[in-house]
Amino acid sequence: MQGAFQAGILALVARIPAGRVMTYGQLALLAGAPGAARQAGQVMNGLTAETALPWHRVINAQGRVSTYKVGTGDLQEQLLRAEGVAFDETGRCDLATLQWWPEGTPAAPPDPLF
DNA sequence: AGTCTGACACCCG
DNA sequence: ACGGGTGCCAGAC
Repeated sequence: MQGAFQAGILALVARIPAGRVMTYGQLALLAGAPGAARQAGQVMNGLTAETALPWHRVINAQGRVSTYKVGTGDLQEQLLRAEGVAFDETGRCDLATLQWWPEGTPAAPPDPLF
């Protein structure tokens, strides 16, 4: 714990508006660690249970929830649906429409890795 | 303390 | 188009 990386992730997650989502890679990128998408997930893993953050708004770059097999199943998907996020039958959502970028963030991924 | 794994993403073959 | 390997940071063993 206690890393600028993690702090950035949490801050970003906390700012995700209802009905919007962000990807792990995006969080990692904005947190200052492009390519560390995996760790974004790891951070969530340790905090989801004890943190009151909208962790369910964090999905993978495929527009698919990654925790569908965790806990009650599609809990994350259900939470998002309750917020107005539309999932298709394959469990995917439209990132182009639902992906949220913080204020002043270039909508175009300037990533060196992406 | 060291090592492996992990809820992803990208490059290469 | 598909599969495998590597990178990143933070936890768990």
